[in-house]
Amino acid sequence: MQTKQYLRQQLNEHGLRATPQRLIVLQILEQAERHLDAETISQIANIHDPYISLATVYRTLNKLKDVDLVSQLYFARDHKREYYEKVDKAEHYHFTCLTCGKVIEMQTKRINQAKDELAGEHGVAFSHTCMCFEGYCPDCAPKRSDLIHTITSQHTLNHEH
Amino acid sequence: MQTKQYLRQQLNEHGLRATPQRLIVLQILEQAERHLDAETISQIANIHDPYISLATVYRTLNKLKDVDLVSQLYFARDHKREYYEKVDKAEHYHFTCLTCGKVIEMQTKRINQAKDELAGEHGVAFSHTCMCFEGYCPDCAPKRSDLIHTITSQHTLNHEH
DNA sequence: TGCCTAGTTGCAAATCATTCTCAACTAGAA
DNA sequence: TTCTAGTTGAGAATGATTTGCAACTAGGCA
Repeated sequence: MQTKQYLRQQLNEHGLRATPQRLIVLQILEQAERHLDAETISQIANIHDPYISLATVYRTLNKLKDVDLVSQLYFARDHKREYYEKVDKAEHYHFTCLTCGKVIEMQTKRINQAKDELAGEHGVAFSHTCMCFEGYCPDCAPKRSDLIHTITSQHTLNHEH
Repeated sequence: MQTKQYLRQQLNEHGLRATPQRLIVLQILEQAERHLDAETISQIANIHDPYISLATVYRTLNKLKDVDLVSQLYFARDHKREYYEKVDKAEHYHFTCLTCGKVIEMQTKRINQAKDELAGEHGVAFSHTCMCFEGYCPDCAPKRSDLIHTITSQHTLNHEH
């Protein structure tokens, strides 16, 4: 549980005014156990203060993005809606199951390896990467026969082709 | 240059009716030298037939996506607008320069390696991956001192920090 | 400690890529 | 040639996000 003072400090250190609205939004993101979209953040914020407008939530999220306190991400198959998370977690990527909608967070060093190599190869400097995976989770994949070849390497099923 | 018959065949083989509108859209994508958005495809299509509506272009693109003749992608910083390309190219990823807007296509095996590993690790089956990079291209990166650390590994500049 | 102003807010309206509705049309199987 | 499920054009609808504007306020400065 973060004290209000801690939240205020985070904002000030990044050159943002610590308004009550921003403190609430930041606290929601600190305490979030899953990825939230602006609408949901707005609803939670309204429990604390029913007068925080959705527009302010959006403006706050954009400010927090600008100063890298928060990162914005998309989930596969729903690229219209943005989700947000606090950026103090380890590097990770998101996999969404097309059947049940579950989101699995995955970690790997290969992506950054790839970026390092590509940066060298092309002489570019990366600043941000957007990546999301979609497919079928262990519970849902076996039900899809057309994908069996993809999961057999895992489960050593008998199959032809 | 594809014959109309060839285009028609591609559509029929994928279970799609070969309407004049679809033939035009498919041909535009075949001949495209860069990534096009629906609006641009519609404008080009209207040169061939001024009565093709934007809605039909969208519907056609969605059909082509469904049957994997075309892939849809996003460029960094503009996740609002979708771009399309024919899917006969080798696996590649897109890097967009934040300064000049140039798009660089990059190839690497590491991403698929990562996916293979993650598929094994989590027992999932991947069906689609969305990925885009953003940063600064070789022409623009040197102008940004805050990114020098990222490019020194390439250019062995002297620098402190 | 109060003042001042650049930065913020709430509200409602605007934006804008994409999708949908529906009546008229048509590709292609029979 | 006929028939019908699939397709089209036009315009309206959708819906997440942004914006204009007038009222408010955080926080630096006197």
